[in-house]
Amino acid sequence: MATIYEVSELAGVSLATVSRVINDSGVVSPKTRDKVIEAMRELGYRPNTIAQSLATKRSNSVGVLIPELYGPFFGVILSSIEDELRTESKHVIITAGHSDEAIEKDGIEFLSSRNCDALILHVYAVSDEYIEQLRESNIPIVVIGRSVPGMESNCISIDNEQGGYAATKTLIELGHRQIATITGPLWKNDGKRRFEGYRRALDEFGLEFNPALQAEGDYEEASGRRGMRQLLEQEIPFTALVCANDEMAAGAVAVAQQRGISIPDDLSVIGFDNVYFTTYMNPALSTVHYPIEDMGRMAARCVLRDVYGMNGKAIQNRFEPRVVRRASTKGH
Amino acid sequence: MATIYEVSELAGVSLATVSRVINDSGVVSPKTRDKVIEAMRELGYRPNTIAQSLATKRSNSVGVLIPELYGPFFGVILSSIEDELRTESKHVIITAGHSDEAIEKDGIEFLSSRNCDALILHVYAVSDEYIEQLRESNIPIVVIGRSVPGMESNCISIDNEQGGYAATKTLIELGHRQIATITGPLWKNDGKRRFEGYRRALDEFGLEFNPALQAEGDYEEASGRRGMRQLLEQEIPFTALVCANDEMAAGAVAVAQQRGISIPDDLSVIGFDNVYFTTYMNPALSTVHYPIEDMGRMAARCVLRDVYGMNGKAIQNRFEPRVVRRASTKGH
DNA sequence: ATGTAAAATGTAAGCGGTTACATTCTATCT
DNA sequence: AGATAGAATGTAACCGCTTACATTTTACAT
Repeated sequence: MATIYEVSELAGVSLATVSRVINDSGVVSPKTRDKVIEAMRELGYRPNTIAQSLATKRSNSVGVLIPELYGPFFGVILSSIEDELRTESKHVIITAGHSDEAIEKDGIEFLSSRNCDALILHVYAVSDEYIEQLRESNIPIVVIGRSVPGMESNCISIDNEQGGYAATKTLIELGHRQIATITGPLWKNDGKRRFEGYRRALDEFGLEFNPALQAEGDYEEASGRRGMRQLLEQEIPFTALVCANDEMAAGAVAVAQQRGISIPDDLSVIGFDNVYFTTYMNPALSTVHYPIEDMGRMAARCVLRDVYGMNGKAIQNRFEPRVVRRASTKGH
Repeated sequence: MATIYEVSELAGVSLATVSRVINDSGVVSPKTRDKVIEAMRELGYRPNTIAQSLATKRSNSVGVLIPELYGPFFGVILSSIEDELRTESKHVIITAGHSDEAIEKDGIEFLSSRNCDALILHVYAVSDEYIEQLRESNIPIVVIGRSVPGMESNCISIDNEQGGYAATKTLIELGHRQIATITGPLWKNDGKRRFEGYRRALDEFGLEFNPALQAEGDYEEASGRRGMRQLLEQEIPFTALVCANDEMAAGAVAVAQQRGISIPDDLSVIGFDNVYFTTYMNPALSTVHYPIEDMGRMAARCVLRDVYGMNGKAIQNRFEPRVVRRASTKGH
């Protein structure tokens, strides 16, 4: 690969001049500019980004840490972040945190050591304090799916409690009175908040919360199946089920149908997230829309703004979930 | 951030010595090694990977270009590649090609300019010649999901024709005689091959191919819906349907069910890929297993072997699809 | 022609590491 | 004790670029 030095030789100018035309900085006479450009073309020259980074202390890379790289949810985050960043010639380095404190920390460490200009984090296990600390230390951070006190403007989050509430309320208004739930992991903030929303809706309508009608899952489909079996074993009748995400809803629905329970005739089910496969299900799953694509985009814009000084695009930090009614819920 | 220079000062040794202990290279007496390590600890020193890259001409990053970052299929590739590479401290830079020649080329350009040590490519639009050329030019390439003549050992591929054949044969053996198909884009290699397999199976069992029972899709769910409507409009009866991927199958099934066609009683459907949501469907979708996770892993191992000289892990270049029978197919 | 300010270009010192080669210790042998 | 090989350490050039500052050109006014 040709270097800037060879270009300068061929063009008969100095290194600095070549650098100037590369970066469009400083003033270069049109004549020399042309000579340089021609020389670059002739040599097939492309700047070495590593050397540029070393000299400028800018790597133009942003690290993205998400729980998993697969799945209907995280793929979309990734996709929107990359899309937004790529148009500004920033590249994204990815790694997975697996919702485990040690792995998440390790991932952050890994990305920082890669000289990322900024980090976009979707983390569960790591504490608010740790995140706060990170920010103070050195590297710009944007947190997604969580609101860290004191750094709200660098967080892109959604009101999970409201989502859980809305889902449950929808069912209640449909006439259901025995409403079971399969929650997310209660140690995860969003799992907890969605559950709290469920509780609030029950309270508000004077329905008593029955712990036997609650099962805790882990957001994976298998735990939805387990949860459903567990609920059924209680032999306490219920006519509706709110699940803390769509995957678990899919698992629950599968078990129910297997046992001859008709959805939505015998049981109304609502999920959460509105991932794409909800419309492939039979019946199509009612759910709570989580604007994950927009949120990823906003996270990217945050770093564009804070780190690369690019403004212009609007940023929304807080989102509201909204219920999407499909065929898996009906009146009772 | 502390530099190697500060460490050398504090430890009272030369730059070279510090570098030696960082890289475990050369001989360093245990005493000095300890001094250096202590100094690094004290300063919280971490090597600057950018500077290392510049000096060694190794960025320890591998670029991954896939059609899309979202979706059930590509997430899994990404996940397995990252997983495999991360354990060796290599990081992955991602970008999407959107199955468009210009965008794919641009993505390759983008990744190379990022000084990736190697590229893992899942590309459709770009020609074999272009890929071959790339390899000759400079940067190590591993191609996934496609076999480029002359560089088979750097390709991780699967026998799509065989997959299409097996899917169709399964249906035929179940007693079906009118078998429709919704193909992938026929300009894409895998779409074409799967379709060819379908044709071969028909031939082999003496069934005539009826063009009216073929619709071309684009691998997206919506095109499965469109395809199904189109097939139904022909008013030519068919009792089975082979789809070139699971998403289109999901779309086709949804349309069928909407029109009161029972799966599998009235119509047997088989997909392709065996992505995770096939088991969420009702009925669960029969499909052809595409070992995408293994293939991603193998691609990663290829670069580990070829670029970073790490052997030891077995590599398989060619994979065989196999039919997975679930509830969406039955005898006729 | 001469002086001067502004425009254009060049010089050289970093950025933070690696590494070939040179130099200095150490230990062993005679 | 002196010679010597091998181990340990140091020196300095280099990776390819940016940029503060110095120098040279150019254009224009006098």
